[in-house]
Amino acid sequence: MQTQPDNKTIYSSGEQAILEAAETLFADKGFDAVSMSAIARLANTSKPNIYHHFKNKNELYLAVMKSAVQRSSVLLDSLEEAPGTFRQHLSGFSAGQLNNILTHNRSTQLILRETLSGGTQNGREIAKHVVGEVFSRLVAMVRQGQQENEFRDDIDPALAAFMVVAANMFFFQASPIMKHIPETHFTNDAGTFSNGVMDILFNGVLRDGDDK
Amino acid sequence: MQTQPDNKTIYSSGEQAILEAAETLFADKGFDAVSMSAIARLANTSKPNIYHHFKNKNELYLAVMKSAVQRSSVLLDSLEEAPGTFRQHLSGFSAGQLNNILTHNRSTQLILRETLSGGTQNGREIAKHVVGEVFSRLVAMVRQGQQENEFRDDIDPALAAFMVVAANMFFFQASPIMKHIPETHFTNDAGTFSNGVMDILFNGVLRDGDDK
DNA sequence: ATACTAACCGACCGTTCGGTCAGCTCAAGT
DNA sequence: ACTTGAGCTGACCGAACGGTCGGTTAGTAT
Repeated sequence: MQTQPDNKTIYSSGEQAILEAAETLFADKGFDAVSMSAIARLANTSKPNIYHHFKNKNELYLAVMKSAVQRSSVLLDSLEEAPGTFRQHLSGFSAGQLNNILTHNRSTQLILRETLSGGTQNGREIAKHVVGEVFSRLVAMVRQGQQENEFRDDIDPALAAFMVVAANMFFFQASPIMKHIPETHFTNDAGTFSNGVMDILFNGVLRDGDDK
Repeated sequence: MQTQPDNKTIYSSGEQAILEAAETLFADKGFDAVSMSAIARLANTSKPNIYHHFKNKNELYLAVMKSAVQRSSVLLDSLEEAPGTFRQHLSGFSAGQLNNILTHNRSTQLILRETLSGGTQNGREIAKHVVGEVFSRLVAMVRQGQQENEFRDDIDPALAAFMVVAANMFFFQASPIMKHIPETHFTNDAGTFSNGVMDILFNGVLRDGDDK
């Protein structure tokens, strides 16, 4: 394992296999439910070899988290600048983030899991960093929209941003159980879900003409 | 352990102590990270005594979930009927559910954990049942609001209900890490959070007069 | 050829896991 | 007085855990 000057860590092929196996298992069983032997088996290698590459189970877990975050935080940069109204910006960003979440579902599951665990302080720091990043971008967007008089200025921009993130995260997290609830048609199509969410967020559910 | 005719299970004092200890530990470490010995220690009893009351670790876990659900699903019933507009109904129900979540935080954490775990199919059934219940009540409320022409009829009622649940759940789940993000003022006060959420949900973030 | 090293492995360590067993205590039923 | 059964326990089990040991490859620099 070597660290490059630009702070991106690069892994050899053997380490990659271990990391991928570990990510898969950690994501859907959690830290404690996964044994080093199981990781070794899935990575087609031996347990001592894992310890050759990583100091212990905890450091392997942190390495997995770190590489997951690295992959996750790439896609958003392209959406920052682009012409259009702020509601278009916001919609695009939200849809992009949802798409990002869904394509990197193992990483996302890892991070969500971290928000619940009373476990490692270190993993929680990483989770905070990840959701914090998309969160403050969203806040900035809403705030700009307010300054341009496109959005109401009597709402808390952090709250609006929060609701975007909450909708996306909960969509990801709850969809396996929502699929079995008959009333929900939207769980199969992230696009219509995203559109619907933004419609409600922008226009509200009240009929026009009601008191506000 | 005895089951009464009305299907509520009742526990002796010793069993109660075990259940509470188990709930606490399961909630903040997860199933696999908690050992029977640890539960026995916290419950001031011995490991074999746990096995005297519960068949095995899995059944203890299910018993914990069941009792947690039992306690959680009481508070909502009182909010069903009451005079007022549907937006008042919806606001009240949402605030009630959030309050419910926050007071029974160990149970909530258990259930949320279950939505992530690729583990027991049985626990997932329980989680589905719990969120499904509040979810369909919300859907019914929105639908009624639409029939009374109070809400827009071109929105998906399931989607609106989903956003209420998502906001509340994510508020609970993310607040430990949101607290450390400077822009969020609302994380300390569930009341203002709830009001803000409903305001956005009802009226939207767009300024009046914009195209809809 | 030699020396060195990263990558890798079988066998094993101490410890802890979930779970069992034989037996204790003590209040209630007869 | 005696039985019974629920509540409870210390001692113990095989299995699996995280982690280490000594040693083997295979490539590479000298």
